[in-house]
Amino acid sequence: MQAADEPAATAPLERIAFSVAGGSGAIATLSDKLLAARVKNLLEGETTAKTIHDLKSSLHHFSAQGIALTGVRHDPMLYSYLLNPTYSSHALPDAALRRFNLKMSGNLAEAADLTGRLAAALRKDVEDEGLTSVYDEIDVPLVPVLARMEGAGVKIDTAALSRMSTKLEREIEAKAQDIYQRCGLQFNINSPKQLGDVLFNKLGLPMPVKYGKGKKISTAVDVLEGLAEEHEVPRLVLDYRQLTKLKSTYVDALPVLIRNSSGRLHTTFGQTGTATGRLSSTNPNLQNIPIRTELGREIRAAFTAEPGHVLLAADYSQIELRLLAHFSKDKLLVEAFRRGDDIHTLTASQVFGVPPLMVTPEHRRAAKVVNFGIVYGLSAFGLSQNLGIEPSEARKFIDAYFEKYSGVRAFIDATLEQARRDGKVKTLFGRIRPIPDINSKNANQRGFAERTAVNTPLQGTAADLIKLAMIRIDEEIQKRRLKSRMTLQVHDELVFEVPECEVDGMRRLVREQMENAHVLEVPLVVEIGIGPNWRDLE
DNA sequence: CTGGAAAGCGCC
DNA sequence: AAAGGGCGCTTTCCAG
Repeated sequence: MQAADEPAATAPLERIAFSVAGGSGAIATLSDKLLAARVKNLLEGETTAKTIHDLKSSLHHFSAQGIALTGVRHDPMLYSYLLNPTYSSHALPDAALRRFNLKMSGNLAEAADLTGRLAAALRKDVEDEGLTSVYDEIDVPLVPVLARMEGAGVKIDTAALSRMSTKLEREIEAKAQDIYQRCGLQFNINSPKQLGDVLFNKLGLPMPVKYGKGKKISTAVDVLEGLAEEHEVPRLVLDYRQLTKLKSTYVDALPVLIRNSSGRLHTTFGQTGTATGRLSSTNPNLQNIPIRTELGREIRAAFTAEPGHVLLAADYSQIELRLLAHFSKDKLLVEAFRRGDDIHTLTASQVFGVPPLMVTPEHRRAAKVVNFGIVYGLSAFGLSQNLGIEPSEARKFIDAYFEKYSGVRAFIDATLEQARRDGKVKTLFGRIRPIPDINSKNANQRGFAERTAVNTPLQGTAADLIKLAMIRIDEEIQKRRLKSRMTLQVHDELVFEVPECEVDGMRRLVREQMENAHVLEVPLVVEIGIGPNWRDLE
């Protein structure tokens, strides 16, 4: 769309605001003042459709001018997303093409017109699909919450990252030289093609069978892990990969994205970007900040609070397994969560046939893989790969699991049956995801569809629950005029920046709202950490 | 020179 | 034959 070139005077102000809000990128071409005036006009006018989705990042500006986003009721992007969240884009031209089979010209007035007509048509569809309450009670109320979170941003310690960058630079160079030395030549370690050539042709390491023919040679983690026993280079490459990955993706990239006006990092949350109802995060993605390795935790420690403040992070404990318990009503699982048992230890005890007190750490680790695997639809082959055991042995574990957790088996079967019948699955709150391949004759496609059908209600309900908690917590923060700010959401975790004096109140408020889901068969448990940075939370 | 696909990998 | 659900970012590589 060419908003900047369009003579604004030719279209009514109200209609221009429509097109701006319709997801076109036109916002960037308008001055804030002009935009605010147009939105004000839009909101005060008698209109059939009002959209806000793409305006959320400017919300702080509007509220500063006393313009409330009340009366906003219709957003074509959110409607389109709810009707079928699997499309990659819900922008106006894409949604209009799908709903009306209409190719947009780029004319501003046309865009404005279509935004209104699309909203009306999609609204009807949403009502017919029973999605009204998800729209009214979850996705729309969440918009201003996300706007405030994006506006608040998060502080990062650039000096610490700068020091890390210098140090990593040296370590990467040393690691590269070591690899060159041992391989007897210099090459681009970052190039899988060149690396594969060196490992398998020059060094003569065994090519994993499944990658030998037809498919390309793989140098992925699991392959290099397997080769690490044969030769020292694969391990060095894995080290090198970790260092370069973390340096380029986080240590060097994040400081560049700090906003001048705030000195902070501001992500953009995508509300229409996932097939399950989860949020996404871009520019930067703050939902994949490292934590697993020591170096990763060092990076995470660079996420800090302002002086006089602390970070408060609240995590749902095992939310997807709890939802599995809820949906399946499996006796063993439900009772375990009600008692507050360690679920991985219970599964280890059940699957390996030993008393809970006799469960070893290895048992528990394997059981953890099994528990998560169930949620994701893991196969015997996948489990065997993961645990380094025979597929036949993995099959026994899986069979033993379903033997003990018979309710889970029944839930999976019922979910698949429903998916085959309706061609879609639902979350607890009625959010839908079409599963078109569920009856496919292609076993591969059907397999994917079946795993998706089982996972989506769990992942999607977890997403709904945390969205609801976010709405309620934000409401309380606003109502009580607290200084605390919600800053990040990482799927089952919320992060707040809290003044020292509000810590106790926020701890109670956040726990209360996140655990508030009395409709479930099992309690939701939230673990809260508080500290000076995102790493050192206690 | 740019856009996009593919590989790889960070998180939940 | 494939083999674990959901994302976004960086790099390489190649076509246009």
